[in-house]
Amino acid sequence: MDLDERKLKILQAIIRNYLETGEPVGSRTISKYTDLNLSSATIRNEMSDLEELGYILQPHTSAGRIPSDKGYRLYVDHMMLEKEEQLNQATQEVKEMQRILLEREDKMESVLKQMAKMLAANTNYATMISAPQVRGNKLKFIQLSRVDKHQLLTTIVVEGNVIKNSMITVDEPLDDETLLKLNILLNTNLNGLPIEEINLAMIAKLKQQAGDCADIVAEVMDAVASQIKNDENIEIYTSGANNIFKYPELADNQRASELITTFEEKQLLTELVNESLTDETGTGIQVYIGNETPVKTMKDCSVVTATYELEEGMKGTIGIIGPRRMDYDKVIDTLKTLKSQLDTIYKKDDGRT
Amino acid sequence: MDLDERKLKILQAIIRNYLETGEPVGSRTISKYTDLNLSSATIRNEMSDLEELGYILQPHTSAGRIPSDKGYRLYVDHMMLEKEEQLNQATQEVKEMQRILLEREDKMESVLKQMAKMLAANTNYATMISAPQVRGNKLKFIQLSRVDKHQLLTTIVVEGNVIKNSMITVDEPLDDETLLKLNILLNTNLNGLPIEEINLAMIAKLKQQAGDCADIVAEVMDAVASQIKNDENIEIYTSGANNIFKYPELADNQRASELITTFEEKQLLTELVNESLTDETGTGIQVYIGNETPVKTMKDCSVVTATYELEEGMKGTIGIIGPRRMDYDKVIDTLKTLKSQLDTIYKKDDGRT
DNA sequence: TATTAGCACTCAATCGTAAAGAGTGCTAAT
DNA sequence: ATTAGCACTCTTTACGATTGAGTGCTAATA
Repeated sequence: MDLDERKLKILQAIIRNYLETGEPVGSRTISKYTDLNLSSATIRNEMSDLEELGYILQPHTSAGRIPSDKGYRLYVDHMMLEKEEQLNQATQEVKEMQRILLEREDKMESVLKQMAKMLAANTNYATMISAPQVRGNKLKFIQLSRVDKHQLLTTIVVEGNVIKNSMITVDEPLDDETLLKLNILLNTNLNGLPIEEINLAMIAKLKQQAGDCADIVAEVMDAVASQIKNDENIEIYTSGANNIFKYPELADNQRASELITTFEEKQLLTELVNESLTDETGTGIQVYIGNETPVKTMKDCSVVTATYELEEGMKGTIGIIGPRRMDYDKVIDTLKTLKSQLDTIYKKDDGRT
Repeated sequence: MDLDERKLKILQAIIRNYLETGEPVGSRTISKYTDLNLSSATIRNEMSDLEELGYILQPHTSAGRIPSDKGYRLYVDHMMLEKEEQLNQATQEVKEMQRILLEREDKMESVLKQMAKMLAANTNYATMISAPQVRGNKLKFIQLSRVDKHQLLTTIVVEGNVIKNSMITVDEPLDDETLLKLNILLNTNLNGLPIEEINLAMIAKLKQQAGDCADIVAEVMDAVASQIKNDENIEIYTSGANNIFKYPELADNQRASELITTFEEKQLLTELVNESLTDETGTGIQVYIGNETPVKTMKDCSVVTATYELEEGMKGTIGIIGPRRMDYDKVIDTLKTLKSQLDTIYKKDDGRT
């Protein structure tokens, strides 16, 4: 048995209808809904076939059909190309988002938060955005400054202009000359070095050269190290978690509680980010339907992720999480447009953080 | 009609029982529960009185009684003193928290996040913590550094060692001498100054003295300004929002969705922080029952807040949000202990951020 | 006079049954 | 190959009966 033209059309009709209503769809509905001019009985036969093939399923004996994960997958992979014309609407919405983004403050963090928020408002799904992650992190600038007698400030800048500070308390005040010497020592030895290459041997060498100030060097290196570590738990911003209450199939206490926890403990979302960053399929957009998701608590959801890339190889992930019957067309369009807009926004001004 | 000893005891018994079960409590239950040796009929008469006085109410005609807001208020204000002996348990739990806190990283942010998380885990309520806010913000240190040809880094430290950076892009490379002059100019004029006192006149004067570099001074001042602005939207960390699902009276979709949104848009929680910071009642602990709360979405909840204070007048707020039938004793004890522990932890090491 | 036993009454929750409605699968006719 | 028709299944809704917890009132009691 094969998927002929007509079966495809019927499957498509079933999915479209189910995406809208969230109710199982029956043969009679399809018979009227499509332009195939077939009676419900015929549709029934076809539906029976489609079920046997695994594209749809019945929640119970005398109910209509709903799409299976396999059915959604087919839809997402092959059946969405046809409705190019709607893309305009999504573009429109993203244009609006861009307008607001341009009134942004200069801080990456608030831009990303804003973006997550707007995506959530526009799509009515939950959203997440991971801050761009630099892979091959090189030290660009390092400096010690005296803030007052007993406090030194370390400022570390790595490629991509990510800045990190930390305070060091010293018992003995440092004179200007020593401070200058230390700064020169640190910069000449460390500038341009990938953080990964700073190993124990190098630290030992530095300490030796620093002489009396070995402790201080140690503290500075600690600060650098914590920069690496900090990089491991990626910053993730989420928004619109409350949207899950709009979809009854997700809103029961058990599920809702789990999902809310997942959004709160952003930790768990890193799975999504990693998955999405590694597996590049060309478009940079990936769709996880139901059980395909890497996050177990989302097995009743669908997740669409997009990878965005700023200059200097900084990559991040945008994700949209909703029910299985998500409006894939709109979501994917929106993400595609957003992705390209992000490029243009950030290509213009020079790599500020 | 007055509140005699016996009525108080009965009211207390009703509240205690309701806190545990969450179900309306009947006369027969109380008759057995207390050591008053009274029949249910007598209790009924007393309960009828208590209802008339407004301390308890009936959800419907033939149900037991539940405490009213007035009843809870009486309980919290006057009836909790008696059970000092349980304090041990709370102290124990906080000791455990302290142990984990001491393994902290050196960053305020992660400490606070951790703390919120642990509070939530221990109490089974939702929690929030606001980062300490400095009121009379004085500039302590300001510096421009060259990161590369076209990029300057501004580092600003204000009292309380809050550090802020921002990148400035310049078209014309600056030579070392100019940079040094600028740094001296900025520091001699601005150090020790409360941020509020930096006005337009002062900025104009600085620009004039800077001559060619007026634009750069302008950008630096922008960075300082954004430090102030940033202070307006306080950082708030939350945890345990999912706990609301443990209390059926909060877990219906409507309410849950609103509460979750409130926790996500931490913005709304600033109300709580402000209220709590201003109104000092000596202990620094405040209890909002039901409609007393400053946040409308929490009108079906009770909120307990505590103000903590680090050195240098930095104040923050810890809040616990749960159902009306919250275990006030435990929550208040926990907050009190935590408050004092926080003091000792941070009094020891010198004002690191 | 305060307390208690007893009883009638109220109301929410639960259960079972019936009826309605949506949808299917199958068969026979077209 | 398609369709009309019908029996059947299963969920949803409605409804009434029953149960049980709890109250308020009254009359008896200490």
